[in-house]
Amino acid sequence: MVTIKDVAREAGVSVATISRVVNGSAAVKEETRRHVLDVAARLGYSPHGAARSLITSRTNTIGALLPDLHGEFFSEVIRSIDHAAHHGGYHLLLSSSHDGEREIMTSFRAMRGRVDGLIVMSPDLDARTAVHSFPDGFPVVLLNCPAEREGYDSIVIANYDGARAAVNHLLELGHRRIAMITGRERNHDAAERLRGFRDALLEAGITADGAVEYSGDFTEESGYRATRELLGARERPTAIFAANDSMAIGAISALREAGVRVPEDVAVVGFDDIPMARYMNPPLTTVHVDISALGTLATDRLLEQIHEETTGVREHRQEVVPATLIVRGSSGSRR
Amino acid sequence: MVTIKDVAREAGVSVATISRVVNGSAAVKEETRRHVLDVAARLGYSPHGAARSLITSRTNTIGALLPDLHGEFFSEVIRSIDHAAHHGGYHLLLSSSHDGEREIMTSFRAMRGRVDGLIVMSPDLDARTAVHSFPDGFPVVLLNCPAEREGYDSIVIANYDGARAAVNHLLELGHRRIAMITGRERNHDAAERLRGFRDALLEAGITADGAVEYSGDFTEESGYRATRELLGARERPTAIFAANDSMAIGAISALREAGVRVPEDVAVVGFDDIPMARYMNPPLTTVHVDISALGTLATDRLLEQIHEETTGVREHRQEVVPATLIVRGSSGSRR
DNA sequence: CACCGTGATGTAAACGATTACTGTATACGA
DNA sequence: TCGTATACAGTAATCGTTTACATCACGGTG
Repeated sequence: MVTIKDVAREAGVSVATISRVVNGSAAVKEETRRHVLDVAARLGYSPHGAARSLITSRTNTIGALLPDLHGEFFSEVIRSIDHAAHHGGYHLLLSSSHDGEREIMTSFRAMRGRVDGLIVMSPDLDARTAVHSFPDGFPVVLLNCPAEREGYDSIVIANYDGARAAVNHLLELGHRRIAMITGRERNHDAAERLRGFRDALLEAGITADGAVEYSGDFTEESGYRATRELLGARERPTAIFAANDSMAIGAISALREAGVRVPEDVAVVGFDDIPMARYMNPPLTTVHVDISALGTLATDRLLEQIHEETTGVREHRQEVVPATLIVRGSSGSRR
Repeated sequence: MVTIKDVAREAGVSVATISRVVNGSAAVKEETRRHVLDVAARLGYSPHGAARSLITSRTNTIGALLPDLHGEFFSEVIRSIDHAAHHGGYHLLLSSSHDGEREIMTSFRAMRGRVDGLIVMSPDLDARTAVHSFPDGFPVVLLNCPAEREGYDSIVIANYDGARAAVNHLLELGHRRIAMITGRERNHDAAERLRGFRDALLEAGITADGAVEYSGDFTEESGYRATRELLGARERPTAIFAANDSMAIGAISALREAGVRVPEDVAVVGFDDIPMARYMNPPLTTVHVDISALGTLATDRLLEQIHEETTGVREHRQEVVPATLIVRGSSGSRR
């Protein structure tokens, strides 16, 4: 590997001059400049990132700690973060597939000194404790973590409102026996969506036996299983609200297999509005979440923090990405 | 930020000892060890990545240079690379949204010293020149770049064979007037798929007026546009082969809008088998590519190279990821 | 002609780790 | 008692940059 010293020797100047030319950080005689550039190009020199960030303590990189997410949602988040980062002149260091506090901290250690800030997405509730152990003043944005007033910027989805809108839609269509396929208990999104489901039904005066809950884990498979179970129940619900689209898709497969018509016999509503939703048959009624806004927002907040030169204490904001009901075919018409 | 020196001072030992404890690189008295660990934890110390990789010249990170790809394909590639990297104990530094030689080189410069190796995906044909300018011996794997015997490991999709299979399928169904919606000319995948299309028709003795080509750019939108154009043609084709699924989806939209039935009036075949394909209505006949195998393979090859301690000259291999026809509803039955 | 500001360059000290080398105490055998 | 092997721990060089400071030549000024 050719270093700045090699270029300096070859060009017959000092390393300082090379650095100045490469960074344009100070005046260098035009003639020298050109010569240095020549030599550098000829030798194929490019500055060593690690060395540079060691001295400047800037990496021009942001890190993202993500759980291993289900399909399209995950991808879309990564992509939007990457886009926003790229746009701001930053690279993206990725670390996915971890749940739980310990793994987040391990990943954080591995990223220390390699990133200028971190986006942490961990719907599982214990992420907060992990983040608390980060050094003070380290730029962090929490994605989809319940962050309340804890001193971090955070971005959350309007899960509760979205779920209520979905359930209210079913109620308006005349459904009185509605099942929900939930996500995992410890998952923040799942918990909020469940809360919305319960509250909406409660307000409508629907009692426990009209509001059945089946547990899933956000995978298509689990939606399928839950629905099979549900089909065996004594009093079959007339509508299913799945905590995400993948499970809704699984549910529809199970229904179709059992010869149950969607939406005539059973209405189905999902959550997320993944791209596939509108291409399904019937097209899936779901709650639209602007996933890429999520990533973009998080990245922008993070870059703000990074650029803020530690200007004392900043108030931390929580931003909410709206979730809006999209009515398509799978919920049917008024019964 | 607390450094190794702070810990050393606080613990009353030298920095060497701290390093030894943290890395377990040499014997340290158990008592000292525990004490150091205590202090380190109390101070919240974690080693500085850049400093570490400066001296060890290892980063435990691989880089990926990707074009801004269309939808699900891109996402799936990233995810599989990330998974494989994570599995091998590596992080992933991402840099997307660049086409062309210049941008690849810029990105490479930015990554120099931050990664131990690079996966370069650039279907656009000029990527090779860029890669050539990388320093000798720098671990690189080319993804979907035509790499022939040029001294790089590379992974490619069996585009040609896949396209032939798709077209032959249409021929067997009795179609004699087949249109292809192509990708951009300079795109390697697109070019190969087009070649397969042409050869298959040629072999079947179909002449130019039975083999029409419309140009697209891999977006749904372009598939839609091309199909509108096609519908206006004098002799309408009875089948459409789109160079990827997104365009096939666009094509189906256009057909449906025009009241043309799929597959009864016009058969449609795509390429890629993105997750959505099987959920469409009718389900899309397409050429399945195991995208995640693509990423996994590339990552594994790269890690091999990295771990190979520069054991002299290694022969470079090109691996081909198979592309297999999946017949679903959109191609219909024999006419 | 002495002085000094200025512009271009060089020198060397960081940055935060790792590690070869050097030391020092202790144990053990002769 | 001495020599020496062993087990720990410290010193300092090193990685490739950036940058404060020093140096130096030159030209203008009084």
